[in-house]
Amino acid sequence: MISDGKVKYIKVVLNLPLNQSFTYKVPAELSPYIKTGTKVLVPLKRRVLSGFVLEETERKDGRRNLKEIIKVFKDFLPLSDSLIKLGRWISYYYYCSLGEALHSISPIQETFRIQKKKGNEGETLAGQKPGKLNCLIEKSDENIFVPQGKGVFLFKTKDTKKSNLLYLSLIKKTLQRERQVILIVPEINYLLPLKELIHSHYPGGIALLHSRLSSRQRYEEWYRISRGEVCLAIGTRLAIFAPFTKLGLIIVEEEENSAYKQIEAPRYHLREVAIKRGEIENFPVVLSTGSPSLESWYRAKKGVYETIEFYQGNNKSPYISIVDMRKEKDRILSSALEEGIKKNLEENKSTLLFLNRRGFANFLLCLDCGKVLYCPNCNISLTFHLQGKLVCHYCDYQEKAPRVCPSCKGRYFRRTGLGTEQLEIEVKKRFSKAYVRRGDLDVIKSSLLYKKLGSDLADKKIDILVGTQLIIKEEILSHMNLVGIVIADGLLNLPDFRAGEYLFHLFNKIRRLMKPQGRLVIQTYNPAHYAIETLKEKKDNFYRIESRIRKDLGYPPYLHWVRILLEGSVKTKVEKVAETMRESLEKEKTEFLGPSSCPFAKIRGKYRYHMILKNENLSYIREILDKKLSPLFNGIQGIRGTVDVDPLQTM
DNA sequence: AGCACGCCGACT
DNA sequence: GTCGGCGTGCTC
Repeated sequence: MISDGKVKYIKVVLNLPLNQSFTYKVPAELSPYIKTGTKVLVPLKRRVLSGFVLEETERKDGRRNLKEIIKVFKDFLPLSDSLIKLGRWISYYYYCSLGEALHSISPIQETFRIQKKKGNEGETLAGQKPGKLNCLIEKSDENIFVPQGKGVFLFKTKDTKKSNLLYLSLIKKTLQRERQVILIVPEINYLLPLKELIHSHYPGGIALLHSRLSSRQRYEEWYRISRGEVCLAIGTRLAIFAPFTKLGLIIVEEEENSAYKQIEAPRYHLREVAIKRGEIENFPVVLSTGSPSLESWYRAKKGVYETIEFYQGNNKSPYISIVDMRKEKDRILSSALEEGIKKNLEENKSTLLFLNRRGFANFLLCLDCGKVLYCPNCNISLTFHLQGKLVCHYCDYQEKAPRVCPSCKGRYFRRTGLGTEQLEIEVKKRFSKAYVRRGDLDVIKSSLLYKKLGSDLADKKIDILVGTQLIIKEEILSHMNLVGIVIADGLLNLPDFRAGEYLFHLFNKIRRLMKPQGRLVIQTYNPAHYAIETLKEKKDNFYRIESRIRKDLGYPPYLHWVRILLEGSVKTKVEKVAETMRESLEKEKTEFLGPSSCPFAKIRGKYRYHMILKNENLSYIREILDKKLSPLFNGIQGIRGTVDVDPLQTM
């Protein structure tokens, strides 16, 4: 190891919410490994933290003894300039520190010894040569539009098989140009089938990246990618940061899925990061969707995205019936849905009943004093489960259901609000000969049980499946001839302006995934709601109505929203901080909502207040945050303040 | 973020 | 007298 004799100093950013770097001394023997973007281990106070090297620097003035770095992660090529640039953008746009942004780009915490695979190493390398590509997807392959250059392309299809073929063909053509590809999916369950499909056409190595990898597995996948041993990565959100150096394409599957928004810092939206990475590294980004997010529809309309539609061929899709429950006299199942189930049973076909609420009843109401039993930590009604348990669906607090009312000693409770447990019982009563099964978080606690559900459906061992969002999956829905939405209103009446859009996406997804000759029955007390009515209409009617509402009310995408959430265990303290923020904001020229108690006012013992700043121009909001608001909630004891740019959830 | 330092109240 | 509450400030 050659050292130039001069002592080296470096600036390092750490995974802390601090907008500053720290300067360290580099021991001579580590000096050759230090570059911009290198990951290092450093001491800070009494802690040891990992950080990224920003630059070499002169010895910091006025400081006597700088500490030395402890270790260099030598296996990894330093973060590329493009990824650092992406990190800087994330830190700027999503209002987090550069250290936090870079740490989510390269989430390696430990080092492992990489085992060299014996013998088949050459095979792996040969597998990715363009000449060895196995091209089984020729048929309509040639006339598929392949984006070149850069830009964002919104690919609309209604058919998963078709979109899979599309991905294969895009991947193939990009690899032929000796460029690498990242394919992003919203959930882990999408990964394996997709990997198998791609693998059957493409013998080369595929890296799989998702949050359930062990740190060792993640390390190895990152290593293979950074060394150029694979040319294709598929994975969830975090795969967007795969350290490829010759990226040629990113495909985002189901771009409207809200799982793409990260809940913790940095609170980025995958779609935006993908687009930014494409812009920085100069390649096209494909957003794939069956029903685009309003944001994407809006950008496509404005010409920011290029739209490509694949609706040709088999366009059959399930028939939709909307049932007005006001005319059904308090019944759980309308006569239309009941008839449908009967007919389905006679024909030995499967039915799914969707209800977005676990447990037996939403809440217990004391008939004497009218009080409802609440969670002591979350101020949310406790859900009644069979076996006499009361459960909080936010913090999992549990207690035995009391015999008498804690406030008035009354002995009679009403179980109000239908849950899946109760629905299951009602359905069993009504159709006593049918095989009824329930699928929700309480029943399906492992992927094994989930697989069993799928195989039982395939073996026709289930006639009626009752379930929550958990079972809205292709493997389940593809067996269904009839899907009944038991109460659509539960989705619609959320305190969230996107509720209508979520419902629209969810029902469209169900329609896309179930049997095309089947039927979707939607039970609702609000049949004239535009998000429900427009499901039956062709064209973009939903989007036209929704975008007009958003424009009139100053919602995204017309105005940017930035949400500030304040949490603390002393209610008056949180209120006080919120109030000083309001006073400070009233002097500024920007619209804002609140501060107000959040829809979920208390979660896990913390009181929650929030406010929303609105402006066309994010940099104006950033300026107010930096100069006025941050000092009011940052570093205040007993208060946690978080900033969410372009929030999806405001509860 | 975490952690130490420091300054006031109530306790063996 | 000191144990411990949390307000303040710093970490290379």
